Amino acid sequence: MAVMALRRDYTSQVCSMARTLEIVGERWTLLIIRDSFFGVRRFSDFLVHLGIPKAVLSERLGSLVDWGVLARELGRGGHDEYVLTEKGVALRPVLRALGDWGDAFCSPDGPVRTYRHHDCGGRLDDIDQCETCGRRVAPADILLEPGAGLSTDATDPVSAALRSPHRLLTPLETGSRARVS
Amino acid sequence: MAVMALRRDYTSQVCSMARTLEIVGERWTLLIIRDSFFGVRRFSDFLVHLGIPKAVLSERLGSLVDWGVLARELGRGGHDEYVLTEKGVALRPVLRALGDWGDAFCSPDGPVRTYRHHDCGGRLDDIDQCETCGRRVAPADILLEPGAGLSTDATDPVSAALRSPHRLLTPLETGSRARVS
DNA sequence: CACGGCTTGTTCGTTGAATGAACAAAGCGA
DNA sequence: TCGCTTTGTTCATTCAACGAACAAGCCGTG
Repeated sequence: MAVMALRRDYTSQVCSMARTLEIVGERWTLLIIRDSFFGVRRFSDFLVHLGIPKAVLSERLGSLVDWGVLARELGRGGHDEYVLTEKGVALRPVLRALGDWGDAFCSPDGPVRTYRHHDCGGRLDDIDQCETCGRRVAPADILLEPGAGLSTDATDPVSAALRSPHRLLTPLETGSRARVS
Repeated sequence: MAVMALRRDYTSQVCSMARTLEIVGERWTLLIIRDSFFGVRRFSDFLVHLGIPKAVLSERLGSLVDWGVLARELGRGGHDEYVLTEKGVALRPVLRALGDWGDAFCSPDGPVRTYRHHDCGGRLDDIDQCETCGRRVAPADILLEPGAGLSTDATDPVSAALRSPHRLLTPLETGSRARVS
């Protein structure tokens, strides 16, 4: 899907940062990946949480699958789900760095979210190392908690679900799929 | 300058990552900041190294100055220079993570660039911690070295200067400004 | 001072992507 | 079978990126 238009890319740049931005640097793409870490997997959940045009979401998801960042799998209820691959999970340091910078310079009410080690409850530093047990924690073992800077005026099911502590990468229950098989 | 158009932003997203992408997430912006770390400071050097339209470069530089990521200073020879602020230097983890991911997944010939501690020569790990002396190294003390994956077919003065080891944040000598006052 | 070149932009027409609404196909339960 | 939900596609409009042409300021030189 989505043959990338010529000259809309960074091919003149011989640089690993430019190559990465080629894949994840387009508008909305990193927010899609952020939501994937939060446990969003379904087309309609991305749609309502991001407020993105359907055509753009469809194109971005297709590109990310093509690049091997997301995988399209058959989920419960017969619906397709978009899930981060190992290659996608490896983007965690990028998102963590972006979030930390925003917390430091664009978040007057304090951090929007904080991270803890799911197993021992310890707080995680800027490289996801647990301050209690000292281990470097994999994304699946990170507990995401709402922080002081998180406002409460978003009404969509994804935002509502994220107001409770939630483990990264585990599927969100958004109500549209509350029934379990 | 450059009043940001309504609805072209991520204001619906209450998230520090989205706020960061609001500032640095537009096309070309992170590559401009990357070049700033490499020591590029002048309009014409950004222009030739990035191959970006002048109007876009002008708009991006103005935005970054407005956001406090870059500062516009009077450099040698009476020319203006765009220099990273402390807020801008704090973006180093973002760029480092993007580069590392590209090296890991998009660079079959090996890393494009490597980093060393300028003082002791030790190699730096993924958080710029020196493997020799153990300290976490500030960007100004990082020595950038061309890696195996760096091709040699770019002919502009900035690319040529970057084929030699170079300390981050120190101004590049591009030949156009070789004469010192 | 006049001149010409270099640097640093701005302006403008064209191209291409994002947007939002309307339309469409496929699965599933009643 | 019918209707609803999900997952898209299509289309006209709006906006940004592109590349070339134009322009202002500074500099050294004659």
